[in-house]
Amino acid sequence: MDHMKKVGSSSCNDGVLLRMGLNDNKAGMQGLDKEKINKIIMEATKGSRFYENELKKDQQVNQRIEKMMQLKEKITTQQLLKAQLQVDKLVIELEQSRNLSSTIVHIDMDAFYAAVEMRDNPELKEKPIAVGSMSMLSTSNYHARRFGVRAAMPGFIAKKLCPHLTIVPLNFEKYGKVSKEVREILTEYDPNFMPMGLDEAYLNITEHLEERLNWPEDKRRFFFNTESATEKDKDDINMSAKCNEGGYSFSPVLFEDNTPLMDDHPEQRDRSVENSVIFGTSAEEVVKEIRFRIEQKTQLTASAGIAPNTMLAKMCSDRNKPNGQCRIAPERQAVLDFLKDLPIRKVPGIGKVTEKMLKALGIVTCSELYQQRALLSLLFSESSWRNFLDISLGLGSTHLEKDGERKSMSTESEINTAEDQYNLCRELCRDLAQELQKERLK
DNA sequence: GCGGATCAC
DNA sequence: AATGGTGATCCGC
Repeated sequence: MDHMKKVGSSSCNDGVLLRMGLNDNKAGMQGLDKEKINKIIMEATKGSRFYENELKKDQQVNQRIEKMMQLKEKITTQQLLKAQLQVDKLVIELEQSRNLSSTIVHIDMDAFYAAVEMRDNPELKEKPIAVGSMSMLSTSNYHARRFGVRAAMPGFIAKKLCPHLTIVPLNFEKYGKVSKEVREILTEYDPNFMPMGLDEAYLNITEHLEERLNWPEDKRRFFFNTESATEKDKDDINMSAKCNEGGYSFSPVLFEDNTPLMDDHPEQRDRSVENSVIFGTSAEEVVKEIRFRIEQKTQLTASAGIAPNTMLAKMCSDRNKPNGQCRIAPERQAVLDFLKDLPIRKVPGIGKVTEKMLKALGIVTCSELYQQRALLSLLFSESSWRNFLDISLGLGSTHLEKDGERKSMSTESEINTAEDQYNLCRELCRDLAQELQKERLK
């Protein structure tokens, strides 16, 4: 069979659509009229400089694919078998070093910029809106996504898809302020949490979970912010606006342990037991608590993923978006079940180009990525195919690297401070504990 | 090393 | 009329 020319022939239209057309693999974009949307996008884009440039880039990708397919043709059964043996040896090693002992959380604010703008201007609440300019949109609310309007789309095209779209200009100062409020909560669960931009973060809550087991209920009790409007009955705009300003100063106090609260603020009396929730000690409960506190403090919702490593946690947080959460249990089989039919495009690090290259090899899902591991080891660079292998096994970082910390630690000259020695010892102990745990599980 | 490509926010 | 700005990483030269 000769598939070589198939790539070339699809380059005239299909390929460009893949590059410029609608990406519906994001939250809130299922089941819309893709044909119609793509037609509008193509009409607006054809003939532009941008279009010519995209065409050129697409052809470069096609050339890469063609080169890869030629390489593939030359591979003998013998080579493939040998590669299979080598890769499978590595698989066993990787499998042995699989570490399921960390609990990693990925927090993702829902349609962040758009949600902030809607919160601060309730007139926008029922409308399709996007944040950005006529040239470029940063994000859109879920209403607008029904029209195919999404992040990274120019506003003038979005207007064609959705003539009633309201475009709100960016206000980074405001988003930064809200982001800071969220981070104040996150840092309580992991002081080393890792922010990714303004609206996302990874947390390692392994330690928090241990400590939390001994906590009394009162330390896990949180109060509804009765002054702030909740989703359902948010009629009073002034009220919520006022709470915005005021909430900033009183929120932190709310959660402090031993402060006498009621005295100088009589209106806080409604912080009685019936206005509170107690969260449990499991990872799910911790994340529910985090999301609850974020919403009480900012009136914005977040989605979250819980998993044994960052890659899985990130994909998990996407699953029940918006305003949902999802957990992958720390078991090998649970990880593999999650990956089974997952399209590789959902994996962080796999973008449009890699997706297209792998598709040319008949690989769309993570299972297929695993199936073709031997072939991939012959067609891609070492770091690439090893990354593919990690992905298909569900392996990823189990700790959050603090920027630079690793590097300075490994240089001998810097290993002298007491703090470094302490940290090093701490890490060694943790590694040892993990080893022991693995031994016991055998 | 450096520039180009890819990817993510 | 109009299709981001930036940083990180990897690859090939």
